[in-house]
Amino acid sequence: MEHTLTISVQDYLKHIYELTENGENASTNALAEKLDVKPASVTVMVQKLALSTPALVEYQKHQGVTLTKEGRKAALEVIRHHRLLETWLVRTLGYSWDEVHEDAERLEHVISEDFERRIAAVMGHPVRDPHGEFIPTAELTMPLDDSVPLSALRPNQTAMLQCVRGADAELLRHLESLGLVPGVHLEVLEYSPFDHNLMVKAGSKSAVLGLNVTHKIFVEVL
Amino acid sequence: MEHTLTISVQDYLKHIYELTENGENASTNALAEKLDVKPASVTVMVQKLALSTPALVEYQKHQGVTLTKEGRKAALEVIRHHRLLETWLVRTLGYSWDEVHEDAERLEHVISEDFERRIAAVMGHPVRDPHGEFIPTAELTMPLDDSVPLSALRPNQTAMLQCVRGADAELLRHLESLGLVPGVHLEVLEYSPFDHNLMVKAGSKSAVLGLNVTHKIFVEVL
DNA sequence: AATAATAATTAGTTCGGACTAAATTTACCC
DNA sequence: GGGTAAATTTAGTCCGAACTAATTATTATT
Ligand SMILES: [Mn+2]
Ligand SMILES: [Mn+2]
Ligand SMILES: [Mn+2]
Ligand SMILES: [Mn+2]
Repeated sequence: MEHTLTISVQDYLKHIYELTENGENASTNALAEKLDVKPASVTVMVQKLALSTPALVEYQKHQGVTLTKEGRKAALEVIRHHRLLETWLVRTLGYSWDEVHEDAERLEHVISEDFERRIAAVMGHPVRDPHGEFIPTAELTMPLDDSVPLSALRPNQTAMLQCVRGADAELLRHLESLGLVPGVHLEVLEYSPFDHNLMVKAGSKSAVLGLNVTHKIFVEVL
Repeated sequence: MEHTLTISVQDYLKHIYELTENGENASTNALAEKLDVKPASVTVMVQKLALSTPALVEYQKHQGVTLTKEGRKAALEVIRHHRLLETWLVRTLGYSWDEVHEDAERLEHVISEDFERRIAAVMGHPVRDPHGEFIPTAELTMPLDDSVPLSALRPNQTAMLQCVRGADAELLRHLESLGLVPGVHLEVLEYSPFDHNLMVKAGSKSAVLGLNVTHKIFVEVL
């Protein structure tokens, strides 16, 4: 274990991880968008990360980046911090799932490994964060995720909601008000083929959700 | 409220506060020492802080610095964070008093006001940190401290230990092993006028302490 | 009061990480 | 296959905050 990576580098790696989860390379523009930084800045940083020893990303001009083994470990470390922190803010300080992100975003870079171990232990080594996302293990491996986006379901299918990914605070509050939280059982009632809206029922409530929403919700089909 | 002081600035202000508690100005060299930075860097930073609007320090060449009202508030905010965090790491995550400093040192700069309120509330608004130091109030005032250094006591005086200030981890562990922790009652048994050693008894244990140690321990005389 | 020692300041560099503006690829379309 | 639009990269600048080396002030000593 070499250098302690800067906060900036940690954030780059984390977002590259997220953008490459689908198997594709992370593009300069997408990365710039996520990091709230100009594309020119991304290019420069990504070149540095590719040239560092050990290299943290694989990069060739105009082709975007992927993480190397080292880069991936570093990313998972940050993501583990982030998700453990979110879990712990919710469980012990009464944050709600729409309030935790910002604080975790800054804390993730400054907690020690000791702190990480302690909160993990105090919480009994949780497997998922408040949004239902897997928390990377202490050994920095990511559990295999076999959930599918809600947008893939059709009427009469039932499923259990596993996680909500990439939703802002407002959407999270809305989903909660509909009972659409991790663990809930839901049923698809209707599908509109033209706009891809789904009518979904959870508990006593039901609502029509657009593709915008249904592709941020991941479920396990029952 | 032009918050968003950099971490560096926050650390400067905190250490200036501590160096000026005795009423004196903080010297360039003393600050450099505390901040683990070269004196030249301190001079430059201190000039910037004096020139900013609002000014955070009062400075004139070769005379050292003091905090302005604004600088003092900012310093107390950081110190409140630090001490609340220490308290909370000890109470909820099982840190011991010699382990908390480093983590609190980094976390103090990144927690939100919301986070601060939450941990304060969860702990019932503690007044002192694990070392017995006063925690600045939410309104950023510092309680009046009427304790005196243990070094000022003489044989047959008894006192209650209030706080240990400026001790490193090793000394803290040593003091704990002697039962010298906040709240304990102690008695001075002997005094050596030449080296200023004190023989001190707390509970069943007693030990001879040098000036080095006795001026880091603050007590209330009974 | 002159000088030596110590403290503090200035000047000039460096480094990380952002930015803008300009140049260059790549992608798409007719 | 040329021509434009979009994506990306390069070049040059800036800012905060540190550093070293050189200079100046303050203080202590004789
Ligand atoms: Mn972050
Ligand atoms: Mn999450
Ligand atoms: Mn600090
Ligand atoms: Mn303390």
